[in-house]
Amino acid sequence: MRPDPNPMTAARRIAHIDMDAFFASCELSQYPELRGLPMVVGGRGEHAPRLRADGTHAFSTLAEYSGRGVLTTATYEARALGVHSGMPTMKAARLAPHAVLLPVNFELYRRYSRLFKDAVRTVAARIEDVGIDEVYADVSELDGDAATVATRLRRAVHEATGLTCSVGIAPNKLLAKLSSDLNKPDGATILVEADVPTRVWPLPARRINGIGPKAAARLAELGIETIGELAARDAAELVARFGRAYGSWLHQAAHGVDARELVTHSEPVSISRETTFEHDLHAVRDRAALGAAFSALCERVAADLQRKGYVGRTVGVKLRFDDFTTVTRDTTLAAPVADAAGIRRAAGQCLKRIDLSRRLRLLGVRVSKLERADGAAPWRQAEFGFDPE
DNA sequence: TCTGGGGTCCTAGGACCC
DNA sequence: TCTGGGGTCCTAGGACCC
Repeated sequence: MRPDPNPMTAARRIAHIDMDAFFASCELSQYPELRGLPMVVGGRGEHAPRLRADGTHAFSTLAEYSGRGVLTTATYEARALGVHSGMPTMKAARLAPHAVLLPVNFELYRRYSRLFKDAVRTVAARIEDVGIDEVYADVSELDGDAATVATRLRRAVHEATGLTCSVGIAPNKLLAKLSSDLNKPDGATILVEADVPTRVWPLPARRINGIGPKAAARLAELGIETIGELAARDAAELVARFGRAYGSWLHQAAHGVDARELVTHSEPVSISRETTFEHDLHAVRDRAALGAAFSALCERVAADLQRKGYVGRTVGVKLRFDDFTTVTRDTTLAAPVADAAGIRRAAGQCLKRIDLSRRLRLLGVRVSKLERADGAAPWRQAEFGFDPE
């Protein structure tokens, strides 16, 4: 145990653990014969590997794909061909037609995700879930220097999953997240505050978690490309340009300042389902197909709510038109719902408020203002001050 | 054949209440 | 005739993240 238990004054040490090319790595553990080959994940069921009579698998390639999807992951070999996650699959097919294509298999990834997070928990008890393939862990109180802790984390994850991860250890979440990316894949990076000018400031501003494409473009207009160039600006100037909240956050982030605590428990805010149609649909001409898709979405949201034990008081729809403009409408009910019929009724009222003369590319249904179905009070960290888990 | 799906958080205006 | 200010809820859109 370290001497100072006060979180405000003790030296915090936060680890960010990020699985390497997670979905692709899970797939490689199922199909080791694909190791070393360019491979991407992003297809649908029809691209599942077929078992041949001799016991080997026949795989689809990107050249066989047609549709509107994007890549979910690409192996490092595929990335070398210029494709990356988020890229439209048809575009990737032009760049790497011979890359192996696999459909997404969330059940498999969730299984590996549990193994990964359980392995981290054997090293550090307090963790924050960020997504399926990354967590923060509070390692302030662990024995040993940061490099030793990083090695323990990586070894535990590899032993439990057979997969590699990258680890960053730093005084706060912002710097930990940034540093886990500096030695990827299968590496570790330790960052202390004194390293910020030399190791953080040369990086592009976009690498800060919270600076997205829009903010990066606005910064570039001001001649700010790197984190160091951002750090050199007056807080007052950033506040004037970006508003009080975001401007002062930008200034602090650029200096590596971040006081956020780990969030070790959270309740969902909304549950939604959406689908992009293979071909744009028209509200009148494709009424039957649209109605069927709408009902199916309501049923899936209802099933999700019931499985997770929630009801919701606000029901909404999301539409994306053929020109990619997106609109949402929602309505708050007097009493919460979780059944498909109740959701469909409320969502249908929302649909009536939208001009449907354009063709639709996407339809979504969402339920928010969630409450626990069993009436239990939502778990609140503030009421306890610690995490009983 | 450009642009998935499931989320969170923030902002801003209007309604409504005191 | 003129016209407060704070608080909360609702709604729509947008940025961002994995």
